[in-house]
Amino acid sequence: MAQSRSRRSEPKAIVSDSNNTTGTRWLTANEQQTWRALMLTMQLLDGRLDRQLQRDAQMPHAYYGILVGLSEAPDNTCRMSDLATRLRYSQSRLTHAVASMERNGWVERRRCPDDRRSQLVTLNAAGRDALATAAPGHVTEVRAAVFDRLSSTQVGQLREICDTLLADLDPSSSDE
Amino acid sequence: MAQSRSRRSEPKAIVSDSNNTTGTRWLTANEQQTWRALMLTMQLLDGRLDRQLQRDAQMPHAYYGILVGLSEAPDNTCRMSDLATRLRYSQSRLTHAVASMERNGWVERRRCPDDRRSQLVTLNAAGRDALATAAPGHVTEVRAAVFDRLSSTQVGQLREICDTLLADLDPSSSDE
DNA sequence: GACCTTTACTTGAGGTCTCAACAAAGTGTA
DNA sequence: TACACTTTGTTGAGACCTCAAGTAAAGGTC
Repeated sequence: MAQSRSRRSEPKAIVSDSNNTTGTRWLTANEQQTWRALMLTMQLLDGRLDRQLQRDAQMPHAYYGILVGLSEAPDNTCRMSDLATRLRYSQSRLTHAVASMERNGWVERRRCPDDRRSQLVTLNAAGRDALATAAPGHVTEVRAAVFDRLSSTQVGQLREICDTLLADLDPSSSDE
Repeated sequence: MAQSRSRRSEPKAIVSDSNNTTGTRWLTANEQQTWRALMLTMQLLDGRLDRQLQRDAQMPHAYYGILVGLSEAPDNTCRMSDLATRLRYSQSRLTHAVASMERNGWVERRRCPDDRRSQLVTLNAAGRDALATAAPGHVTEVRAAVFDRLSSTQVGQLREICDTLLADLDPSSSDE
């Protein structure tokens, strides 16, 4: 079954660099197949989660992450930059997103008394409601798309693989 | 090393649904950790590839995929819908993207003689150049971020995991 | 041939994101 | 105190994407 995929016709070389003038270490056929499978998986998984949340809860996946982040913070409150750091969002992205979520009535902002540069964002009752409404459908989708399909061995392997990649991808992975 | 991550403090329950009135099968602690690691990996990996291509080749990752797709087509030419199907892009997305790439001078379009509804897109010399220029840096990034970090066992596991997920995520995975 | 449905593609509006430029407050140093 | 530097956050422009609505051609079916 996974076999059928390996029997696909080989993609031709991406670029004509037959004498490798650039000195690039190109991907092997096996790596290339894995890479394409990974990119496709990421693209389709992301699209599916986004579409489910947009359809059933009127929010993009990124906003769901913000709701979760706030719901786990003490007092449901967090400084903008702390939230951005935890979620690995750019400050600009978070500013735009929180502004939009404030318009939806899910969060509130106020100046931080200790440091007047900072803003404190708080998840309010409507926001908690929105999260509570969105969560079951989202988790069901995650189960259906991922955890119900993988053996527990595979889940363990996936975890190891992600942790390995994150050691390099995530600058703050060492100090948490 | 991957250990340090497992010792992080447990995230609290996402929603207050203690008697599980929704009947949702929530994620176990282990699944939740894996899920967060996976989401973070996807987010950071995608951002890194996109940033590298934007910086070094003035194109988003999605356009690179289109260039590759065309470069592998006979005559460097493909019908819009065939290309969209192969890349799993929506037709609308592809229309917008190809329009933009045409403005860059990388591709050309003409009516399909057989079926006057269709458009044929062709990768021209400038497009092949753009791809040849972009490819080494991109592949180097892919190696640095992924294949140089994983053991060959892990690459095999990752391939299996993706193929398993794609069987469900990708409607056309069975018939290729 | 007239009609209905399907397929192929485009369009434009609206939303989210990135990037660069900015403002304002804190910190350090002489 | 004055100055430079850093941190925090916002803004607006522009790019990309989605979605819904449209046009136009092709393929049945009667």
